[in-house]
Amino acid sequence: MEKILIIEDEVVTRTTLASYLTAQGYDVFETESAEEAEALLAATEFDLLIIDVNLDGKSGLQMTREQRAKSNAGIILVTALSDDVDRIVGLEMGADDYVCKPFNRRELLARIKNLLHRTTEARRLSRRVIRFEGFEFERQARRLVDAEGVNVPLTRAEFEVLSLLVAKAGSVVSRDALMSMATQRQYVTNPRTVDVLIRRLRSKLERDPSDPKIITTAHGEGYVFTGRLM
Amino acid sequence: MEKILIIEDEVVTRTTLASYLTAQGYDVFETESAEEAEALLAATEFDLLIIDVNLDGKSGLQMTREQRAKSNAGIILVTALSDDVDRIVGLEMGADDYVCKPFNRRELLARIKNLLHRTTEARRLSRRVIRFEGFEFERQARRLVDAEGVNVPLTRAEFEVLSLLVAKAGSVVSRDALMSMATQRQYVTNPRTVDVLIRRLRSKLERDPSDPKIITTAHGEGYVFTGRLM
DNA sequence: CATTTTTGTTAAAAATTGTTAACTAGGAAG
DNA sequence: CTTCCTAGTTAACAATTTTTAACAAAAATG
Repeated sequence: MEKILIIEDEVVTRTTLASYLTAQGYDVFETESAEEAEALLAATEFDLLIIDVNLDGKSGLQMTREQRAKSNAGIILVTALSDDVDRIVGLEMGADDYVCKPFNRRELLARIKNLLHRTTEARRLSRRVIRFEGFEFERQARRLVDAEGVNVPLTRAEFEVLSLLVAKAGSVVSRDALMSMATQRQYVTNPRTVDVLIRRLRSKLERDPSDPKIITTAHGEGYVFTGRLM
Repeated sequence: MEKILIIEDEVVTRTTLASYLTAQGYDVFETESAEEAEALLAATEFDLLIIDVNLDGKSGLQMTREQRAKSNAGIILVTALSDDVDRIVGLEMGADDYVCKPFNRRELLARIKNLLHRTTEARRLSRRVIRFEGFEFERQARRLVDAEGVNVPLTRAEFEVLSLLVAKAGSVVSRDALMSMATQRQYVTNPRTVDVLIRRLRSKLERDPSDPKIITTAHGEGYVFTGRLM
């Protein structure tokens, strides 16, 4: 159930929209000001923010920019004007989409579905807890828990390497990049060191460490995270 | 360089738009029917599809729905009418944006840029499975699974070569292109190297490697992927 | 300060990739 | 149709890169 936060000072618009979206199966939260919203955002991770551009106090555009920097939630702007400039500025601030008032509920719903669909993968990666192949990887807590709920102890270097690989999931990460992530040392170390770290990680992650599915070798290039994110 | 596919049956509109977008630095492909487009889409990953709603044969809306399910490409619909219902239905089918004919090229370009910008991350993570001759080829996971569900281990170079051949399915790929895909090396390597790679791939893919059906030789030109895409 | 844990190094084994040369097939010219 | 030349195939081997295991050094812990 996806969490949506509506930030809109017009009471009627807000409550109507909220009940419509609740009926559509979303977990909807309402706030009437940027300040109120920020309090909520500090505590809860939302999947989508619907922000009115013309708020009292802090403008919706300003808020869009701030939230984009902090979170990976999708952002849809609501504006009174069908103004091209406004729209482009909004998108430049980091909004993902926009609708003009008076908006059609079905249109907004279509855009919401679209955006949530499109950003699922990205949100998976920005979550505090990243799930892959049965594992739960908590970056903040520096913890990895396996499918049976057993904690898998990771050393600092292993944690850093896995962290970088997961962040770049699907694309090749060079040994150099992994090395500088794993070690704080400046001077050049043995390039085999990374391989050994990978080996140690594999022995903790992979079902069959000699036929790795989660961390794949890109011969001559580096390593790739190929685990299935969930 | 982002790949854009234009699906539009009106010749003038299509070619004008194509040359404009090419001049803007995109890698543009043109098709005049849904069927033609689907053949291309089966093999190549596009970043953006520009679809005319009113196509002969399969409608643009139908196509939008199908492609949204399969790929992560951005979709912009083009329609003759500025009809609200039409627009909403388009969005519900999974289109990301919408322009009405006659459209302003600059406006369309702005929408294209916006859409590509906000979907880069999603496209990077998109997991795409290509099926051919019973095989399942997962680029993201760098995995090839045969008809019996058995994993066929591909080395990095083999993976890259197959990847390029499949992406250009049906058209000849030169040795040079394959070589630069397979190797990271700068200096010139032996031109026979590619042949050997092809041989190794064939021994893993083909029923009878000495009578190849999936990777065909184009004498004097290169190789072609002739497997049946599904 | 001894012990444990983590990190780094090394060398042998294994896998991948590149090269070579003999062989085979395709196509053009006589 | 044969001959010849070019291009492609194949197998064996060489070079390179990665994996693995054992061990040494460094850091963290009690």
